Amino acid sequence: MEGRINRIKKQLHGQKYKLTPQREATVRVLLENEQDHLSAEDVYLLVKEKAPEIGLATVYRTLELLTELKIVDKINFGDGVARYDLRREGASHFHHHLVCVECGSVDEIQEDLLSEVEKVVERKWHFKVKDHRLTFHGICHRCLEKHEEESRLNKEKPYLQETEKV
Amino acid sequence: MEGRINRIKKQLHGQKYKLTPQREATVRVLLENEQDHLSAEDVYLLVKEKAPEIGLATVYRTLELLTELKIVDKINFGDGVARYDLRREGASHFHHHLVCVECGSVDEIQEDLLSEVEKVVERKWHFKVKDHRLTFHGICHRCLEKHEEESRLNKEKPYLQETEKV
DNA sequence: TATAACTTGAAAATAATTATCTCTAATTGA
DNA sequence: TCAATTAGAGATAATTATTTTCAAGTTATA
Repeated sequence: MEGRINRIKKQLHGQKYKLTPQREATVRVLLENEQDHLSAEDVYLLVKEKAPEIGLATVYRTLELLTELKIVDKINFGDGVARYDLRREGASHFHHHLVCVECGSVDEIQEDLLSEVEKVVERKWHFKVKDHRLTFHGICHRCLEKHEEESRLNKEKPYLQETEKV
Repeated sequence: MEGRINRIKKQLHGQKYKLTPQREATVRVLLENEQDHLSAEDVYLLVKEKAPEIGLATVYRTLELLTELKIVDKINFGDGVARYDLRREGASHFHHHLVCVECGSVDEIQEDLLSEVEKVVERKWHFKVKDHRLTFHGICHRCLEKHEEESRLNKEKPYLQETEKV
């Protein structure tokens, strides 16, 4: 983790920015919650635990700065708030998301699924791809298992599988 | 166009909603601007031309209703406003977008590029895909052509191709 | 026609984000 | 070393998109 912070520090310095205590606290929160997709407000509340005097505006400014430097990605799942997601080190492409429409969970896919698709887009539409955003909406494995469990218990009413319809 | 409106009318009736004059005017605006990605405000201004007494809240309500019925898709390109996009009739999947980072244009891809990828996701992550969102960020064919044009004019300084870097 | 269920427009309310303003601490140049 | 400059900070006001409230229609149907 320290190494990672140091590399981020260097990235900031390279652009004439400083890693102030507030910025460092914010980055630490992001690192400690790497699997989550925190909103600015979420980050603010978590940072406040280690640096109670920080202001919400500072968190917004820091997140904006980190987005600009491509250290984090700002994403939007359509729920009205921007979420911030640490970019994996060395990741050339943006990772993908699986949003569950039942429980609201967001899982990540690190694999690159789109290299073939991108080639098609570049060739066919003459569009130079720099980045992509791919999100699947559907039912996550946890909810699917729950459904299986339920239908096992209710085997006498198998016609109640509303959620399994396509 | 009339046929399409009638089918939408039926879809509404099927869910106990009415196609009021305000709703019809809104749908007409969406049909007439099918290639665009209008924000609620954009729609409001266009609807006002044919129904000046309409209120912004009604436009929001109508767009929400149409989204619920999957007649339009609500999309977000990260510029702070939600945009609304008429779903093609009979389209099982959401179409894709090409966002140009230089000129801001948004083009659409109707082709289904993801059927293979979706199979992988369902198998490997045990996730039942219901819908997807795929957006490429990059340079559109118009801007690429402009660059080619410029570099033809400035052949003496070929090292100035900043924007061509990957 | 009466009644209930929907819809609407205007305005107020809300929520996320950004801008402004002043203050402080760090950096620089003499 | 010390004044001058500046980046970054916190507090708060302002903005902007969107939603809700509410009183007043409108429509369908009993």
